[in-house]
Amino acid sequence: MQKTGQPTINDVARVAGVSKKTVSRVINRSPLLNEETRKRVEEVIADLSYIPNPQARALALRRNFLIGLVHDNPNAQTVMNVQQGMLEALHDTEFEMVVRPLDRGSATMLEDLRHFLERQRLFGVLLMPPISENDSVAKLCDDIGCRYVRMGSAVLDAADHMVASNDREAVQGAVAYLIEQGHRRIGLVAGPHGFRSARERRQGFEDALAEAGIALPRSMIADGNYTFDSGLVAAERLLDVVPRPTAIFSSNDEMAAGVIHAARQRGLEIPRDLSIIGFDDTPIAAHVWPPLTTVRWPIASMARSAALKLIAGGMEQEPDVEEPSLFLSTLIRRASVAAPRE
Amino acid sequence: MQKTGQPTINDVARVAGVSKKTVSRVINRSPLLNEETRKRVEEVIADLSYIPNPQARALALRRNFLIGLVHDNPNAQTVMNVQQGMLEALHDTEFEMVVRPLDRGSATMLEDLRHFLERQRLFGVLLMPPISENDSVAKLCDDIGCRYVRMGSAVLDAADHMVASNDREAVQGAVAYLIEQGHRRIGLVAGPHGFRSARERRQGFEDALAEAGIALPRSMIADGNYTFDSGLVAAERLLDVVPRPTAIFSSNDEMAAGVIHAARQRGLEIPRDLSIIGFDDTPIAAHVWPPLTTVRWPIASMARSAALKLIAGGMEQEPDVEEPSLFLSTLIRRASVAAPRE
DNA sequence: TTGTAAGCGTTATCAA
DNA sequence: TTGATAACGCTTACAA
Repeated sequence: MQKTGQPTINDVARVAGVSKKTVSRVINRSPLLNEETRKRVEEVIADLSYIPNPQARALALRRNFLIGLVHDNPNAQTVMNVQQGMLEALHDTEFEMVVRPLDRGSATMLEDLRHFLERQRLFGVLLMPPISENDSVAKLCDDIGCRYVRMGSAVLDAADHMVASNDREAVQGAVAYLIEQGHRRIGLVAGPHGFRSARERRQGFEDALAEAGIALPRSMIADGNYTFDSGLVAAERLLDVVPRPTAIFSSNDEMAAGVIHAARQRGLEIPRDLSIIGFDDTPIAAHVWPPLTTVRWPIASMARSAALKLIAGGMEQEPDVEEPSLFLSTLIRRASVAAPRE
Repeated sequence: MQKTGQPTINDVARVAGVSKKTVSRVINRSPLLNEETRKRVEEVIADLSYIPNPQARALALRRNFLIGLVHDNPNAQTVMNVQQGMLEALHDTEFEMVVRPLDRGSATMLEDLRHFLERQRLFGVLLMPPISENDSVAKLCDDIGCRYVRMGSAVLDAADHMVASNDREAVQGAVAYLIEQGHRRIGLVAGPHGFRSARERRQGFEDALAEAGIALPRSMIADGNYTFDSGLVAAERLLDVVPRPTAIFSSNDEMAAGVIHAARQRGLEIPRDLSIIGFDDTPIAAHVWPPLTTVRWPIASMARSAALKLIAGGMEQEPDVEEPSLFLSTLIRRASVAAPRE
């Protein structure tokens, strides 16, 4: 036993009366091993409560047991949900999660990422949107030899590199629900250009109107950038239109909260005078007044699945069950939608 | 140059015509080094754009260049702010941040933490409240030889182990503001037992009333647990009291949002019929209606400072400036407070 | 199926 | 002020 108190592979080997290499084989579940030997070694491992030193393994394997989370500072709640999902998957494994924010606007973004991956020799990374939508980022990971899984609102990559939600269909369903309620003048607060999610959601919105044979005048679309303030401004523009919309779909909850404020400032009562649907089901949705009808996508499950794909891909033995790549969103019906009055 | 493409300390030594150890000394800024030699080696390092391999360093030093963030899943926004602050401090250093949630209710919490710290041989950890309030956690870090800094709402440890906010005084100021506005019947939605922050805030509340010579009947205090729902329930109890309070201080924003809902359900208009103050200044505060007057504590700055303490403590050279240990909160005045009508 | 020897890229020891 | 040599704890050839 070393002076540090932690037993090493040598201690295990000595006590079990085998070589280091044999212990190493046990640790790594090598298939060519006498069942009896394995058992004996495993007992010793348990006895000494030996745990392989990750730093030494990292050095020898030229690969760290760290999973990176690369994100560009979207919504805090979303990031936390992703972290929670990843950590669920990593729990009771040898992996840890290291977090790396990245500025997708920066000219050195790719270089920063390369440095990070190369230095830390990450086992794999989970790429969050909107960075995950950037194909050169994925290519970089590939080139460096770092596993990656992309999270997104549409399928952008092979199944083992992707977990996707069905934003487009989910929004189509949500807007169809407004139409069912009798709404015909429905406004859209769109997300920022360059976000795939914004495109998918807008597409779903247009699909729903088209399917119902409802025309979509340009005045019923206002741009936002996923922030509360942008939602407020966008709503003011939509509510200026005559006749004004009886319902608004906002491409995320935070902007929807802005829409609620704008409506209230004009004395409109929700949902009597205006129905609103958001997207994300962040805590805000349940805490604004009235509680917001919104689309919930299973962020934590997606992240969990992504992390499992990452670590499964690296193990010697194949996983029992394939992790899914497509995740379905659901409409959460709260009090912000009603039939139009007129 | 190795086949991996990354230059090693050997490459540097060879090109510079010195031994590995000398290069190592340059890297670690050893004071006993010929100025000329250092310069030459540094040039070669720059030339080859050599970066020391963190895994090898970790093995040799028996210490990883990882800073842990240990938290028990409080508010998502708070965790994100802490992460942001830490990452600011860690940016452009050799350190990375690894996140570790812990269940403070679990019987194996201390064991879990010990395994984590020992296995990963973390350089240091930042302990978030309420886990940071647990002295045995701090002691464990000490025993293991892992640096730590605790984040809290009161000073619980030596300056190099602590970043604290002044919750008590901040709340006292906030409630004094209500009193200035003319309020005399002020309710408190308290935080959960076992949270130091809850105690501090409650104490500040009581201090303010005492200073103004206002009696505090037991009926004006309702317990909550920092969640929206608990705030709603607590508010219902407070609003049942006759005569009902004209103002409520809620120990955090999320519960304050619950208070707003409860008030609205009774047809009370805010702030005309009821003034409300929260604590934290999370995004919720600005997005509810009416926007919430609340206390903002500088979370990110505190976390940044904590991380700097952590990494400064480990370096050979002392830091230029001592990081502060006490951080002041400020009252953010929004629309949820007005003078009482009566 | 198991063991031996040689790395992985750094730092520590101790002598020069 | 510098350098040779031995750790650090594990894995990967290659042999047996």
